[in-house]
Amino acid sequence: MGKRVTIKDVARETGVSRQTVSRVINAQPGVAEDTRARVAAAIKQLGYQPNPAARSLTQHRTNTIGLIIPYSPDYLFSDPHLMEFMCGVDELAIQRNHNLLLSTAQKKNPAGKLSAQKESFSAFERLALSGYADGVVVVETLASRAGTVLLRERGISWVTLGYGTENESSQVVHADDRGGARQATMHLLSLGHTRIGVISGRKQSLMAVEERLTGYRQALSDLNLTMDAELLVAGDWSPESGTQAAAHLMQLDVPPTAIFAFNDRMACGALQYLQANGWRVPQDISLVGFDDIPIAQMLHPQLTTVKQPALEMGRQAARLLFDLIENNTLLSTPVILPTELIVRGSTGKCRGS
Amino acid sequence: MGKRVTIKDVARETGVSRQTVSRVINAQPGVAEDTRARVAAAIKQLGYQPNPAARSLTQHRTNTIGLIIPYSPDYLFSDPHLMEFMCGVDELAIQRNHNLLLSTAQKKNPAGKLSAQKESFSAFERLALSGYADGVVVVETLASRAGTVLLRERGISWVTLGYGTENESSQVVHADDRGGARQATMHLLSLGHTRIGVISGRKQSLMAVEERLTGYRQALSDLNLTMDAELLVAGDWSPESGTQAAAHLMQLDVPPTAIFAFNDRMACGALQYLQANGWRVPQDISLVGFDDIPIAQMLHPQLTTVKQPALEMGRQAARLLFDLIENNTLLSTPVILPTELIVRGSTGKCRGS
DNA sequence: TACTGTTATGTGAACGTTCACGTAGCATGT
DNA sequence: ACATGCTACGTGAACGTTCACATAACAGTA
Repeated sequence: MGKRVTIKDVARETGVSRQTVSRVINAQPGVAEDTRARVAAAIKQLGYQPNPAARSLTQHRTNTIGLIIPYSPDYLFSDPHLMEFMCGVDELAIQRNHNLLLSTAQKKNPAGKLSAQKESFSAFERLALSGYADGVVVVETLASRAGTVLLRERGISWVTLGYGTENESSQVVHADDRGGARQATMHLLSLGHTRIGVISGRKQSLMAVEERLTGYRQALSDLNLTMDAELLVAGDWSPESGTQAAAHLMQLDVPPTAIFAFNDRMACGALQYLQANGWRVPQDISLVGFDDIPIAQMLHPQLTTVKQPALEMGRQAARLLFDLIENNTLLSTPVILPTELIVRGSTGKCRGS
Repeated sequence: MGKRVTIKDVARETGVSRQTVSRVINAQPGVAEDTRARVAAAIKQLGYQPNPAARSLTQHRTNTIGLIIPYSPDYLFSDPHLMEFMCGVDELAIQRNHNLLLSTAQKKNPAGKLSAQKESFSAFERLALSGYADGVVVVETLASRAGTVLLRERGISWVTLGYGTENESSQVVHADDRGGARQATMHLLSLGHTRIGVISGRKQSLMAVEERLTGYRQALSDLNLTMDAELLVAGDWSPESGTQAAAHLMQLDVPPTAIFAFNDRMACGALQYLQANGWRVPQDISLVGFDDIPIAQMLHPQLTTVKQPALEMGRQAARLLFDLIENNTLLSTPVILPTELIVRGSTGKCRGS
């Protein structure tokens, strides 16, 4: 392999100084047009490509942003939006001529003794300690708090995809979980359902759960209804937990006529239980999910659900990050993107009671 | 913000030279134990973190590997393994203390005039021209050939996740598509099916299609059967195309008693068509998919399918890449990972004819 | 004693850029 | 004539490491 082509080679070839070449590369003023053209030609001819490390060294920035996805492989499919987040963030990185550094959670070691907390944290640690990123987009998980503390210590700017912790002034982008849940509930109410079972996530897990519950309650209280505590069951986002929750709900003395699951995967599980036990959907019972993952359209019946604009969320988060890095603009209010109720075949008029 | 802590600060604090500190950082010999301890303490106390850019500059490597996923967002869900690939690659990157740089395809601009080829290519271009990666793992797509040419020009090592082009000596990792297809077909044959419809991908798209077809034919010829050309229909991997293909197959004069779709998404579409038109699965017709995406388990009946070890494929690809970068070991034979037939509820004994 | 080798440490240069200047050359205005 | 300003460059230093040496101290050997 020959030596790498440097700025000096281009300068020598063209008969100008390094600085002039540098000016051409960075499209700075103060270079005569013909000189600029000659330099550009030489760059092309020699196949010169600036060394990013050398640039970073003088400029004190790497033109790289990080994306922390603190999920381990086994948990990957729990959130079908991750790829969309990624693409949204990457799209903006492309626009701004930045690279995208990715950090996922370290896989649980076979012994299995690495806690979910530690696991998540490793994703932060690696990126923060590498010193490579000018800023970071963090996908929020149960355990991202410790991670953001580390980022603050290191003086690295970040934007959270999710709800941050309350006392973080940091910027956050999330979907309108409350509004989505409210819309879904209103849809069911308008079909005549009043006993609506809820399969939520465990409370302590994510702020989004709280928000969706609030939306649910709001819709009820609009009609002067209140929530029946026995209709609330917590799952762990997995299809299996949806199946269990549905079983529990349908075995109540007065079972619900509709079920609202807080993600599509649990809705899938619920659907399986219902169909396996002779309940017809939507004739006997209506079912609504949340997320609009691809599966939703392929179920039988197709699932009515609340869609989140994941791609756009990724874009917005990156946009905020760049504002923060480049203009030091700090936005104090969260960016909330609209959710959308997609009505499909799993919901219908209430006939019961 | 205070100045960044440099190696000089540590040296001054400890009363030794930069070089000694450097030796401690890199765990090189030739430092007295007590000195080493003192330096280590100072590093910790000052919170010193080596500047990666400066390191790269002298060492001529960045400790960063790239992952090129030349899919645009709208095509994302077509391959549910992408996240697993990512995690597998990242897992090894972590192990080897490398960063992972990600490059996805640029989104089609609204005008829509950016061809799929160009779109894919952009993912390569960005990473290759950035000069940041010591090597790259490429997820193969229709249009990755142009991309790998660019990589070669730039002298960047890469490993392909998929089948490479034939004249590439480059290293490849892929699943045993042929064996998987063969196993699936044998499974159907053993259930008594002899007219087995195939929903494949378009021929020119991926080598994997050819391989799966070969596996299918091999299984048939083991029983001295040959393939009936009218039973082969090409889809485009989408559920909709699966629906159409199933419609075509079932409207033949002698419809098949089993269908083998070359991915689960098309199998889903086929299932929808079958169920909507009164065919019972598996009583009237058996259905097999490929990939084992999460949906497969949630369908009704659950889908029999061929599973690919995506996570392991990602790991292997990264492993090969590191061998290439660090030891310059070039493996000339492809790494082929086993696929596994997962028998679920969508296949049963042939009753027909 | 002098030679040799080993261990622990230090020093200048180099990596490839950009930054902060400096310096011509020329036009303009008074 | 001179000062002033602008344009088009060039130069040394700096960024924070590591590399390739050099050096000093000390032990062992002949």
